[in-house]
Amino acid sequence: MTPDHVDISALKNHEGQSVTLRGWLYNKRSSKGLHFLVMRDGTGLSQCVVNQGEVDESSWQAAESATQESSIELKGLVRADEKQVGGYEVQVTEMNLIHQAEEYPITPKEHGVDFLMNHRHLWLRSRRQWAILRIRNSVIMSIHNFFQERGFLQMDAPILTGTAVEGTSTLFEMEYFGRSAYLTQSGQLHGEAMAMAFGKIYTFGPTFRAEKSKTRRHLTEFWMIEPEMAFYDLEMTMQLAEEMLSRIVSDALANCQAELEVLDRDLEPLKRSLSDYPRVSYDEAVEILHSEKTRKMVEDKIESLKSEATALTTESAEGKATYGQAKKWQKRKIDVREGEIQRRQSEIEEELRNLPKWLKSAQEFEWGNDFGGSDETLITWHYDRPIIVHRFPHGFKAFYMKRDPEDDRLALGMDVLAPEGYGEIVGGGERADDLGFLQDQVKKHGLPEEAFKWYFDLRRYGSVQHAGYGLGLERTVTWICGIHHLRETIPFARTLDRLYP
RNA sequence: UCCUCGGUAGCUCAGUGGUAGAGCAUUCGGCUGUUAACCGAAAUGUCGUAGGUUCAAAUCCUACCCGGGGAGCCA
Repeated sequence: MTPDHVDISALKNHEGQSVTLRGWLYNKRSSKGLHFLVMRDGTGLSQCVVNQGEVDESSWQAAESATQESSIELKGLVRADEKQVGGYEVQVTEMNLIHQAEEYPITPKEHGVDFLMNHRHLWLRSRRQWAILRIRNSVIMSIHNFFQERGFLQMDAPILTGTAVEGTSTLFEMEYFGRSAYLTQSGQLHGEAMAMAFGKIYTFGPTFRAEKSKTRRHLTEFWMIEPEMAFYDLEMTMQLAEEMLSRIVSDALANCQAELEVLDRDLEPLKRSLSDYPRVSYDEAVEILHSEKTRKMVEDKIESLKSEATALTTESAEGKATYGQAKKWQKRKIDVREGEIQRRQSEIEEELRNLPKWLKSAQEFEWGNDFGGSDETLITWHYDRPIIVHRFPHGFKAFYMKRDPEDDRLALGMDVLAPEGYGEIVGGGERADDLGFLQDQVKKHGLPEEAFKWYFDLRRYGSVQHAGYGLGLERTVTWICGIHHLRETIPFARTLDRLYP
């Protein structure tokens, strides 16, 4: 091993120099006397060319026998080449095979989700996962920097708790020295205690929900960031959430260009999400659901999906017509495209089945109900950036929410809904600060008063106006990446029926 | 828990009652600038499991198992 090796991401600083790279073989293309090795080292990809005429026999043999994901070490001359991945190419002068990989299960071809999830420990090495998880890192750093720069202290809430916070969600129960304990579903109540001690804090940790949700927006174990601030009202909290999300987006755009490029992310919606998030009251949101404009939007969407489906059918028929005379590589292209067409068509079919139901549920929406997933989606269609919905009927909100002094039917809650159909990424609001009210609410929600004794103390000793919210890390990363499913945004996803690997 | 789609080679899939298929991966051969490289050849199967219908089942029926998507609930 040489101590002077260079990261692929740093090749730009070594143009014209000889460097040593260490990593794994990502892909190999060969012709007589020549191997094109695409190497990865975690920081990036680089094509390394081994020319039989320019290396010794042992280096040539190493290149000959290296299989996909074999670990390798090589030395070579760095040269700029616009056409190559990463913009640089390495002309190899020496190569050493560290470990010859067995036949690698993940080939440079398509794979199904189940197979990839079963090989998650290896799937992490793929380029798309590289991009997504590096963006996750960027989002995490943005959050820490944002809060630290504003004087927030990072504090940890306990993961093991004795009771449910909101009483609604299902908790993971475990045996705890002869009694029951639960994995936390929110650090908020403890966050409030820490805010009363330190002013402004945020927790950053794992959260567990035993809900039997099998959707692209749910994990049983996910990471939540929960700021909690003394002397904050609802408006200040909405402003804070907007500035935080804006910071996350702006950092990702600045620092993750290559990653977003790999994901083929449309940057325009992100650029629009840098400021001016509309504030939409629950009342206004209900009006939107009932509006003629929403009806028109859904009908237009149905029309455009129908014409897209027709176009795809035509394209598929053309593909089949030319298939007979096509060359082998053309056939393969047609096959790949046909697969895409079929997937898109089944998506369209599902949307066409759903949209009339969505419209019906929106038009019949009754004041006082909580928004369903489809209602949220329809509301966000009216805007081109994240929106903040606020002041909900208290009926479906948590017991600790403060009532709106101007309308007792409402709670001072707020949700941030991400655009492009990504939905709720933040939920929070102003907390009730009156002891009597809170005790009353705990009773009304049928919660065990004993468990909340310490929480009531926060309203006994210097109670102040305060507020906070929870940000779902994986949902946020999913939105920034513009990907379909949040299971790719965490290294090892835990879902309803997946604990492996 | 409910609705819906699926399970065929290591992987992705085609095959709707009559001898089990293609591409990729693997192995071998060819090619000195490839970009999911290409060209040629070889090898690869408990058709999810159990039962049933039939001269004959991957294909039809029943039950079960596993997975995807969605609903409810939520970040």
